[in-house]
Amino acid sequence: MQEDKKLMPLKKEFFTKPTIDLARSLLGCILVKETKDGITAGYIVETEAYMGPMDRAAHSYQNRRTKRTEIMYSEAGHVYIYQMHTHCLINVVSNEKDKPEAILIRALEPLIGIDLMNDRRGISDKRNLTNGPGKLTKALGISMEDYGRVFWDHPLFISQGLTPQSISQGKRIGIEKTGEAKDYPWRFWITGNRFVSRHQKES
DNA sequence: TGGATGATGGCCT
DNA sequence: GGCCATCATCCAA
Repeated sequence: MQEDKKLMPLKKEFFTKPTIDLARSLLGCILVKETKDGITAGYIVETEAYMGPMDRAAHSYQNRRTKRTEIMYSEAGHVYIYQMHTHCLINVVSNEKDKPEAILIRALEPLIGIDLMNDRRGISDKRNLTNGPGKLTKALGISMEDYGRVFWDHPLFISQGLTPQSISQGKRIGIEKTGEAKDYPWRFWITGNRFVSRHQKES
C-alpha cells in the first residue's frame, strides 16, 4: 500500500455502525500510537468481530459483566484491551451503550516508525513485526494503560487510510473450544495482504 | 485465597 | 504439528 501523509483521528461518529460493518470499515484504516519514544502506525489489515451475549467466543457472552469486560458496555469507539498469556490484545468497542460487542485488531501492515517497532520487537523482519494481535501491540507500545481510552483522540487513535480493493471473510482464529461459535465467519482481512496473521481459506 | 483458564507467540521436532 | 512461558482475571470455596 502507498504511504499516507495525513494522520487525523476519525470522528466519534465513524464507530457508530453495526459491528460487522465496522469490522469491514476498519480494514485499510491506520492505527496510530504516540509515545515519548515516537510515533508508530500501521494499516489495519485483519479484524475479527465478537458479537456479544449470543456469541460464545465473546468475553461478553451471556452478558457476562466483569471488571475486564466492563468497557465493552460503553459506547462505540472505546478501547478494550486485555492480557492474553504474555501479550496484550486490542479491541474496538462497537454497537451502542449496553450492547457489549467488539472488534479485535489482529494484524497491521507497518507504515510509520518501523525502526522503533523493530526495537520494541527485538527483530528486524518487517513481515513479522505486526502480523498478529500480540505482536502489533508490542510493536506499537500498546499496553493495559490504554484500556478505556477512546479511538477518536490522541495518543491512541484510528485515522482514515485507504479503501481495500477486496475483502475476504472466514472463520475466527484460536477459539476452538467455543462450540458452534468457532465456525461463525466473522474474521475479515484484506485479500492477498502479506501481513495477515495466518493464511486461511475463506468460508 | 488458590486453582483453572486463555481471542498468543516463539521455539522445538 | 506440539510444548510451554507467564500472568491478569475469574470464580468456587
